[in-house]
Amino acid sequence: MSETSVANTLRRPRAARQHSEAAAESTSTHVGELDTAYLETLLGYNARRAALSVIAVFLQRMEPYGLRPVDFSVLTLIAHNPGITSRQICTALDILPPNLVGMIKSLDKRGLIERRAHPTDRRAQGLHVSAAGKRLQREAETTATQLEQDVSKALTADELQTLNHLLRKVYQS
Amino acid sequence: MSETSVANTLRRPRAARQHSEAAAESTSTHVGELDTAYLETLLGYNARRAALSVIAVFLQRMEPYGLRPVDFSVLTLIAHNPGITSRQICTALDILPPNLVGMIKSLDKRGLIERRAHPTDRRAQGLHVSAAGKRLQREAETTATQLEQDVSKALTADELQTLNHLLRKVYQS
DNA sequence: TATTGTTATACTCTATAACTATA
DNA sequence: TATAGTTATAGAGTATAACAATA
Repeated sequence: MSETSVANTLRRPRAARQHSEAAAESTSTHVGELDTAYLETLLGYNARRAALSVIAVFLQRMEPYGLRPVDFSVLTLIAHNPGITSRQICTALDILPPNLVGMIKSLDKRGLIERRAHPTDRRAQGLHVSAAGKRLQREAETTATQLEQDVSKALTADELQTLNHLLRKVYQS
Repeated sequence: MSETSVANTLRRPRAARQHSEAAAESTSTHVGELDTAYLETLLGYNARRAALSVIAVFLQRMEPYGLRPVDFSVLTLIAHNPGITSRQICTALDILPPNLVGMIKSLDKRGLIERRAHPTDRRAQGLHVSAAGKRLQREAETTATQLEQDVSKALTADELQTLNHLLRKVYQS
């Protein structure tokens, strides 16, 4: 399948929103609103649901650039860290080396990055964005920044900042 | 592969934590700390990283119960909503019907749930937890609640509550 | 005609083992 | 002996198409 047909996976039936307290156990069948209150107290559940809902929008908006979430992260990391190695990307993004190979190969084939000889380690390669890669990454970054506003429209600017701060504390602990 | 070997997927190299501002572009190779500052401003990135880090712990702790995250959500939803249908679960958890079939079948085969005739719709089935299912779900729920404390140990109780609240606002919008 | 549950299937994502070249 | 990049491959996770039974 071609790289452009990336975002055909959108499907966003909203979650049940009620925290119903009423027990409907008198009959053998639950007929009213669902009780999802307990699941909604769980950080793993909420973080996963939020991530998936943001990523769904991301997939749509990034489809013109042919970048999926991890592709975007990799390209952005290379743009912001010229000469970075594959191994450094793997550590920073928690990707396994075999799974990065294809992405790097694809970005290279598209002419977005270059692999140069590493100056001090002949096993490694220094990764750099090409001129075209820099242009694409800048456009994609602008799109991502705009998207940030859209997916958090239920939040104030302060709330969004707080949310990002708390999320980082969770995964950086 | 058996259902008990679920949590063999743990690998947690911590993310780079520095928000370095210094541009190291003078040489062709980046040697110092990586600059991940921009990615760490993005809600999708942070939510995904946080979700994955919580889920990694979840997989470990739930391995004794043979429950992966979605299995746990499904079993919990049935326990809290006796008589719920597959279709209702799909809507509540944003799962596609074909992907739920195997989970329901597995929970049924393990004797954790029962499928009864739906009282008003002969196409549907009312799902109920068995006595064993109720016991397992209660233990798993206790484990999940305990886990909540552990994965959020970098946060105060207030911060955790705020975080969950803001995450729900994101995916319930 | 639409919906529930289901089968078959394909694609993507994520993991391990093992290799080579270099350190 | 250990590490960087790679290949091959296996297993989850997630998607679509299409069907029978029922609404």
